[in-house]
Amino acid sequence: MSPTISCEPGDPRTSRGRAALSRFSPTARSPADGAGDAPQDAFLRTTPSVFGGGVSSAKRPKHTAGRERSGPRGRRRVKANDRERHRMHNLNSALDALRSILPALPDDAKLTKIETLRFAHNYIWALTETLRMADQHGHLADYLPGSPSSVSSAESGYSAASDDFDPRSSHSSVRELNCQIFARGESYYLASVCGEDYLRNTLHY
DNA sequence: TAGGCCATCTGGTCCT
DNA sequence: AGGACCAGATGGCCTA
Repeated sequence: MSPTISCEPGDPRTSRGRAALSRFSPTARSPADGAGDAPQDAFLRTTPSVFGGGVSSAKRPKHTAGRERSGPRGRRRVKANDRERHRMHNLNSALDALRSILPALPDDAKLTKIETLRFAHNYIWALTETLRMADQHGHLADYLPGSPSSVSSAESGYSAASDDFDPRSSHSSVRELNCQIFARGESYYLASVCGEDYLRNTLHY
């Protein structure tokens, strides 16, 4: 498993990608911070409904205006449109949920759909690599920041009292380990373990 | 103003 | 038959 998904150098959105890289500056952020910080503006702009309902005229596709909707076929189409809209809203909700747990600065612009998927892919890979490295050395504490200098405990929620936890002792499952990693501030932890260059090479999209 | 992103509609296909 | 899923088309909004 490796982060094979990334922007090509010729990606027309390179400038945006560069800007996105700044998201990984070592700044603590609670997983919940991203939730709701970027309202589904487009969703809120329009009201899901069938034609003749709440869809604003500005958003209503002109190429379908005046299409017959009264017959059985039309009613079926309207129903199918409604289901499709609902399906896409569910998909967007899932994407928002994914965005909310990815490390990013609270004031960052909302990740696009493709950015979210690419970032999530690379982020999972980075976390997996982190666990693998920790596992190789048999002690996760070796991979924790040597000193809290790079991360203040106030910022990260990093507690000196819990610094010496052993993932193999009381809570050794991968899930527990991940919880510990998240508790210590995702990007902080990864940056301190892998270095900024590592982060840039693995997490960017 | 061009290009990127997005929501929506639509018809086709597959599945239950 | 009806629902889920998909991809293409279209048009609005936003930004460089």
